[in-house]
Amino acid sequence: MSTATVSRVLNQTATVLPETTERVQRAIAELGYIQNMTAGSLAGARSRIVSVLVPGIANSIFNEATEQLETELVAGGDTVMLGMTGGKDEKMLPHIHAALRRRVDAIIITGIISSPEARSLLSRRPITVIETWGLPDDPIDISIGFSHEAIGAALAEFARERGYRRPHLITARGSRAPLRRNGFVAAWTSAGGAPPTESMVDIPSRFGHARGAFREINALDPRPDLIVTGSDWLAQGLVLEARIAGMRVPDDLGVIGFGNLAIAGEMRPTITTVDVHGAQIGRETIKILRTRAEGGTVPARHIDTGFEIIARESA
Amino acid sequence: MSTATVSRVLNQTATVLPETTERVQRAIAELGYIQNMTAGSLAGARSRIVSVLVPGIANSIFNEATEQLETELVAGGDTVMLGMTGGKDEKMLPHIHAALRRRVDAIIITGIISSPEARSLLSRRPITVIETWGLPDDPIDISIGFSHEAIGAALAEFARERGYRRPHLITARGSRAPLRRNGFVAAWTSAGGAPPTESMVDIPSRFGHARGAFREINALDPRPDLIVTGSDWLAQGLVLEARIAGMRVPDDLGVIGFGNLAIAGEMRPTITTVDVHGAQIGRETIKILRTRAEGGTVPARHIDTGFEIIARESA
DNA sequence: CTGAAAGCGCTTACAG
DNA sequence: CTGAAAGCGCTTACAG
Repeated sequence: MSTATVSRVLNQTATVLPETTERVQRAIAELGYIQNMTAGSLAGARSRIVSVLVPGIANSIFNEATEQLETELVAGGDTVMLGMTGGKDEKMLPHIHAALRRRVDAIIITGIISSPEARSLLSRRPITVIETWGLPDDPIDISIGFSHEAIGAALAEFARERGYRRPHLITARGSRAPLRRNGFVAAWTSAGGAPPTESMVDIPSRFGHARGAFREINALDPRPDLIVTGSDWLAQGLVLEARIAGMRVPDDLGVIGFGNLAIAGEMRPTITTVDVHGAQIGRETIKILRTRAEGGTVPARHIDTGFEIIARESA
Repeated sequence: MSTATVSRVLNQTATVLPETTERVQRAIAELGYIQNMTAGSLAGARSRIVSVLVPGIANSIFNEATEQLETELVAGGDTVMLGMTGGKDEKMLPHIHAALRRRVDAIIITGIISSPEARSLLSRRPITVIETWGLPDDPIDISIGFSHEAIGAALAEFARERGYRRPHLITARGSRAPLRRNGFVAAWTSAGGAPPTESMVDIPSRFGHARGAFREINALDPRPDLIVTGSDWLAQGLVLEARIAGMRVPDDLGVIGFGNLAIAGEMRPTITTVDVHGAQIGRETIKILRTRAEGGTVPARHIDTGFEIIARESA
């Protein structure tokens, strides 16, 4: 029973006689032996570590999807190394360095890697880099997600169809929300609408922003008849503020969220929002990792998982 | 310039002449060299990997604290390996095995490790194990947190002082919420109160549970005058349901949350809740890790970070 | 202060 | 199908 044989049964990397396998397993059980994956990472071709980079986990509309992705990765035997970027480009580079120091097999980021240093660092290495929840023109490696511009345009169309006249956009100061904003404004104005009124909030787009944002919007003359937000939480807060101000949602004011979190369907009234197929993004991500791990080639660089406007009571 | 010298400047583990240091740094920059921490983990005494185990990140009242802890760890040079237990004991063991396979320096868990296999696995190894957000009688190594029973008792006292007569407890089916429930019931009844009415919800205690829970409570006769919940989200939902039912909070019905998340202070009305000093738990955790890393001994096995009832508008 | 060398615990051709 | 051996890239006594 050499270490090579033990390695082979543990990793199922070659055929081992059933009786040998059993002997190895018995020994493992008796000794309470626990495989050292750090040594395995060093000796083998793969580290089996995956870096997952998210803006954050408090008030992040990605949470439900991130939780599912991480569970899936762990179940598949990978170690996930979590990093929080705060949605800020400058905080991304240190995390990428950290991932590289651990020789991760892949980096999965919620968002886009825009820093030039980071891009060149990654592009010259054989690492799988998956940029999710967006579809940048030139992903480093693979991008899986949806077009923020297309969502903006679809929301403009939705607003027009529902007869709204004065939409107000609340945009988070980040890299992606402005893309939706641009898509909305372009589609809305080109369909003959007057430029929407707008306001900005800090990222992430939170429940707590509602109070200030509502006050600002309520003071507008003429008053908007629809608010398009960047998260279901903010939408939730606005619905509440509107009710407190004595307005009916959606009759006096429509509110649209983003993300289709569970609360969107549970709020009173239920919140009209955009589902971006987070679970599917996760599944596609896993699929690519598996394909690459088995030595396969991934054909497409862009995987558009689409989106859907979930029309509920709030707009 | 041997690899030993490079190691010494990179880890600042011995004094190196300034000029040598500079030569090493120049070479690193020129070559674009990136340290391999996996090899470092194998060769050195510490892996510099910390396992962080949480119930989940979607709808978890630990999120704000977890985010902060993870940021702190990464800033200190550690790699954090995230695992989600779903709050279920049986899902804990695989994560602990995974952590052991990576030879982590420490396991930080939000909750308690109750599985006997897990306990014996960990206790015979020189790993720092920190059980947080609770104070179990016999922690494996260190526990940092607060007494759930004491919180329950304090809430009962709070309810009594405020003149509530018919509290209703909503308890999540988990390992910790029942401890608070027990603390409340014991203190309440021993102060002469009639046993509270009760209901259960699935874990985690979410916004979405509010509708069903409220309906149930509203049908009670006599109707409770206070609802004590297990999360600010559930409290948020109940406040909303009460308003929809035409009740005034807190005049007709008091509502108490748990966790003191940002939304508790932002909700209308603001939510009375329990702050469990999550940031302090994180700081104490980091402190212990640092102490151990420097070879120091940690005196206490239990660190009580206390809690505070934050009295706001909802109760 | 710096270098040569052993060793960390695996994986993976290479033989047999 | 299984084993002996080299090698992954570091860290750490040990010399000097």
